[in-house]
Amino acid sequence: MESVDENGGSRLVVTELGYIKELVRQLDVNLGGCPDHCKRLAAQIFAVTERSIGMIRSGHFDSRKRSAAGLDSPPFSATPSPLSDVSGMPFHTNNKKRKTMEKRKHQVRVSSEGGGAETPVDDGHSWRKYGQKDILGAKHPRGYYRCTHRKSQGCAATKQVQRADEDPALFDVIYHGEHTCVHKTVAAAAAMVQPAEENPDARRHLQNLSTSLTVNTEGLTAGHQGCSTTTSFCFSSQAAGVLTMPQEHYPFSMPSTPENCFGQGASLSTSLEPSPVTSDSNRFSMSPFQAEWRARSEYDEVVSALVAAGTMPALTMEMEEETAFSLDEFEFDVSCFLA
DNA sequence: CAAATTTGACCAAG
DNA sequence: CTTGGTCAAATTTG
Repeated sequence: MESVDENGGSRLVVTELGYIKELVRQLDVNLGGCPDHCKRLAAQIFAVTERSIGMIRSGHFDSRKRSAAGLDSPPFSATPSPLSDVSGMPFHTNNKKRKTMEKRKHQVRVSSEGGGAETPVDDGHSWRKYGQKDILGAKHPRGYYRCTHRKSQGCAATKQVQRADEDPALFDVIYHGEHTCVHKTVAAAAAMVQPAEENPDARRHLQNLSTSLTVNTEGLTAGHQGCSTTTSFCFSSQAAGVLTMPQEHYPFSMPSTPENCFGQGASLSTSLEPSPVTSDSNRFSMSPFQAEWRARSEYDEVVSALVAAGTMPALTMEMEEETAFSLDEFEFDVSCFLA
């Protein structure tokens, strides 16, 4: 079957990371402001990070699934312009599918809340269920959701949630369109932030994280998906505005040495120096597993920043240990610590 | 009471 | 015709 988007895989991760970046930015803006909002943003960052990791781990960002269900699975493919479309234009230069929906869509697999709940982890948006359908060949029905603010703000984002056949604790979530809604709480909180109260370190951490969350997936190969896949996964301290800016070129920089890239104590803040390097030769490759570690370290940065800001208590040794090996085991929600 | 969910009907695509 | 996606009335929830 054809995919809706030839370069879907890399775009999805780029988009996800861009989303994380945007969330971090919002969090940065709101540090010292409304705790509830910070909490929500943190939870959102967690959820999106988990999604991204899921894509990377699967080796083919869009999953393997019942093709009969009409779930497009953009293959992991390499194209020259991995970031060319993150700003949201329709991109069907080829007469691929046309279809009624020009909306972008991407699928992610997420775990349920606490491992065995009825619904996937909160992705930070409010959804309203508008339908449910039994799907041919699937054990579980598919739920259809649209943004709660569809009526009030015309937000066209929708998602479909379906419990995985193999593992009831997992859900396949397909997102359609993008949120154009603005959470009232966000706007209100943003307007009331008192920057003077912020912890400078926390702020710096968040800014660092925000500016570094750009990833190049140009090296992804379409043919071999799985553990052997090597992903060019570069962070850039210069390319900003993944979500909103057209990116014609990326001044890639070698963020850090392999040691602090993959080590448990990976420190982003020390790897942000824009190295005077050229583009291609400076990319470093990493396996999905390594990419996961990298993503994990990014997540850790957010947590550290929150801790530093006093927004959440430090993780205990046990918690750290629990999350030290694989993000698959990452069952806790940041919001727990913010309550 | 409003808002959210459930559920059968409806419709477009293939 | 079958199937997946959406609508909207009925029902439930807070």
